[in-house]
Amino acid sequence: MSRKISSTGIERLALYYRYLTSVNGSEEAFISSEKLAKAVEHTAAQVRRDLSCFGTFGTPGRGYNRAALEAKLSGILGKEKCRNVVLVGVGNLGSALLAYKGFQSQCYTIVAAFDNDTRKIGKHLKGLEIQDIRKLSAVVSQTRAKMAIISVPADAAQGVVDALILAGIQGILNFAPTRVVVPEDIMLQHVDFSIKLDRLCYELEHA
Amino acid sequence: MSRKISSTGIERLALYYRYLTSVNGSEEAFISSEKLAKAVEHTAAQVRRDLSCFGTFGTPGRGYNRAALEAKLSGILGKEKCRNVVLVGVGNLGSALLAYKGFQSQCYTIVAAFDNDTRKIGKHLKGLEIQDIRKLSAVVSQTRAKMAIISVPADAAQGVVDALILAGIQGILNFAPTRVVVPEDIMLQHVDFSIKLDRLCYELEHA
DNA sequence: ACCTTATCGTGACAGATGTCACAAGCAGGG
DNA sequence: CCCTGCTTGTGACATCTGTCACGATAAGGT
Ligand SMILES: NC(=O)c1ccc[n+]([C@@H]2O[C@H](COP(=O)([O-])OP(=O)(O)OC[C@H]3O[C@@H](n4cnc5c(N)ncnc54)[C@H](O)[C@@H]3O)[C@@H](O)[C@H]2O)c1
Ligand SMILES: NC(=O)c1ccc[n+]([C@@H]2O[C@H](COP(=O)([O-])OP(=O)(O)OC[C@H]3O[C@@H](n4cnc5c(N)ncnc54)[C@H](O)[C@@H]3O)[C@@H](O)[C@H]2O)c1
Repeated sequence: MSRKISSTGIERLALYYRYLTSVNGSEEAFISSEKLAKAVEHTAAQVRRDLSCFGTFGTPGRGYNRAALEAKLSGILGKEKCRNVVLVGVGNLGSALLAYKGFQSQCYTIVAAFDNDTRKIGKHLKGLEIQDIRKLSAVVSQTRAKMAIISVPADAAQGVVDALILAGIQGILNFAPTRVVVPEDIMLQHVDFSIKLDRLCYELEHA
Repeated sequence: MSRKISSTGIERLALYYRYLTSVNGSEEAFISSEKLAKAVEHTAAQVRRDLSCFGTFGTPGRGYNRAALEAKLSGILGKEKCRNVVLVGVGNLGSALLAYKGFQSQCYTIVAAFDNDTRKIGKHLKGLEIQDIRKLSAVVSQTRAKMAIISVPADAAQGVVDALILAGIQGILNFAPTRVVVPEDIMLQHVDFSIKLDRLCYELEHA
């Protein structure tokens, strides 16, 4: 309970959680920081430090109770409360995201998809109707979604973000390769492939 | 020249570069750290510090020469030498990546695509033939590609990574939601959407 | 009841990263 | 030619993040 979690620590918590949920059954009831660390490629001390930020629920000599830890992590991450997600921009990437079953297994469900291309609106994809972006506000309040994923072209991103915020969205995952500005109380994360490629490139160069 | 660049600093350099290349023409010949910082949402001091790690090429009172800075950044990131990239796993996500024009504009070209599904092998997508994964080694040496992107299912990731390394690939961008192990001299980057969603979720919870 | 063994939780340290503030330096005008 | 104004580059400082080492503690056997 001693220290505030670091910002990358939060992503490690998510990794721990994913590891726990991925190994299904037929496992020991307890897992040590050492084993957990191995599984996600970090150090045992790091794991303990991260977890200790949220109380003390390991038992010396045994490790952490898997089920309890899983539940605790789910609570910390707040996964129960954020299941519904909306998607804006059903192009190449958006379609892949809609098809992705990995979100499901992590408790997230894309409950609505939007676009502004009249040729796409009304079509069905993976059991979801692509809706007119102008219905955003109504659908967001109806589904009570708090998070949105945007995969629209870079120059449309800021406009879409503004609309999402007006509609009541509080957290946005942005795939467009551009920085957007949001009020302080809105959470924003970027996923930026080409920056990662650049970084890889740099590291190759300066090996 | 005073300090080593931080690891996140490298990603900022890539952002600076992208900003410079995105604003085309009709701009002042010089740009100040202040303006550059605004454009990528960082501080001016941060920009200067990052750039100063690679020598001194700003002029007091004026700022940085755009063209020179762009060239310098390209050199630092090593973009000239890493244009050819191969892709493994042409599913939902892989297809979107193949279609993505943004890599092109950042100097990267996907020169070959591989899969192990016999129904996909031989098909053409965006002017590229999907090839048998068993031809990996031959094609990699022929194209002299140093980087690879993998978008295969999580349980196939490690195998594919091993094959890529055998084939001579030195940097890998991994989209599979799993940690893979590589020798120390191989560079690896993960792009992990659902972890980012989890993080968003956490931040919503603990606003 | 006590001892052994394994593992946790955490204070103290080390290292990495970011911020501030200001002397130094170039450009352009009078 | 010097003065003014702006912007850089960087030492010193502050903060954040990760590592180490070890005392504390629970479980299980003897
Ligand atoms: N395709 C990839 O692999 C990839 C990779 C990295 C980043 N990205 C980024 O993701 C974003 C989407 O990429 P894509 O390849 O799917 O592009 P795309 O052009 O295929 O899809 C964009 C979609 O957004 C819709 N759209 C445009 N403006 C809109 C608006 N104002 N409101 C609602 N919908 C709108 C378009 O109709 C289209 O369906 C882009 O910013 C791209 O740079 C894509
Ligand atoms: N689709 C998404 O939006 C999305 C989002 C996040 C992460 N991911 C991850 O990206 C990866 C790909 O996702 P997807 O939706 O495209 O899956 P997919 O099943 O549509 O595509 C996977 C492709 O990989 C091929 N493949 C399987 N094993 C292979 C092997 N050993 N060698 C070569 N090719 C092989 C398959 O034939 C298939 O074409 C997965 O790990 C997924 O978890 C996808």
